[in-house]
Amino acid sequence: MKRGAGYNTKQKEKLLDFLISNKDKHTSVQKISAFFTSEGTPVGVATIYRQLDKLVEKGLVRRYTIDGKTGACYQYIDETSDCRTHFHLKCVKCDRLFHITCDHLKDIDKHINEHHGFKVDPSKTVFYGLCADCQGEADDD
Amino acid sequence: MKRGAGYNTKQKEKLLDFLISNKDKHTSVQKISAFFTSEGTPVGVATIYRQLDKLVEKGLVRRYTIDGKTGACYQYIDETSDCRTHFHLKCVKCDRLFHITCDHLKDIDKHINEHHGFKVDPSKTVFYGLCADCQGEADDD
DNA sequence: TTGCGTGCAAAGGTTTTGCATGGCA
DNA sequence: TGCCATGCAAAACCTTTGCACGCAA
Repeated sequence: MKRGAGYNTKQKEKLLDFLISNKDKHTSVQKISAFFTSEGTPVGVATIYRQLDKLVEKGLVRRYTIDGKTGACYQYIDETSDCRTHFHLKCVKCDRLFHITCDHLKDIDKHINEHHGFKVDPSKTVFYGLCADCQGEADDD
Repeated sequence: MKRGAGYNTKQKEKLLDFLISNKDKHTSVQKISAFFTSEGTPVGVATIYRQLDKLVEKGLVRRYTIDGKTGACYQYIDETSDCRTHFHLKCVKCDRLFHITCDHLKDIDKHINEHHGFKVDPSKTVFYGLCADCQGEADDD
């Protein structure tokens, strides 16, 4: 499999840049589009979708939806921190993603595997709930 | 807030029936539509979407997507087994959903809450991975 | 120069909405 | 009878695709 990844274009670099600087929260295609436009360098949505697809395939970006609703969300996956050996916590309120590396959590993996015969893939598993900040606030919608 | 939930119609009952009998795997709107048609009682998709929306709001059904791709999936949540106090394992290969009630897993909840200040919502959290059956099989794809 | 990346616009699919009608309570 | 549910079809959205041109290597 070729790793060449083609040419480097401004759009491509800028997109990755944007994703990285927003890696602690998710992004949507329209947000990305708005970002490019606000920078004075509009980019067609087709390009965004195509690049995003490639990034997802390369494993650099995660794609998912909130509550299964229409409109995909994208989030950069940090390569340097090993997302394959730890879990993620996603706050349903502020949408921030927390990476948790903790021996106790690794133990979960082992427990489920040994006691329930199920091999968990931490990189795909996300705990949903409320982060410390959002627990304190009023829980309006 | 009224709990009346409106009237009982044949379509509504039949939809819930179908969801329940397929509770171990996910369903899509088009599958539901096809089911109604095959039964000789076609139902408009609008009705399906509207009913599904209500069921999701009532917490009887979970809505999500596979890999964030277009087309939502729906799955019935069993009321009798308390899904708010246990976790779920979803096999990424055969799409079956497993309910796990285990004290050790409840402990995870507590641990994350106490050590990481994050309040996990088990009913929204799903572990992704491979079930016992699928681990044995060849892992193509 | 070659071939991938991009833009634009049309196409394809999914989900939502408006309005009149039908059925449950 | 009153109101919710349904059907149908149009509309609104999101995402993909085809084709010609621009740009990186």
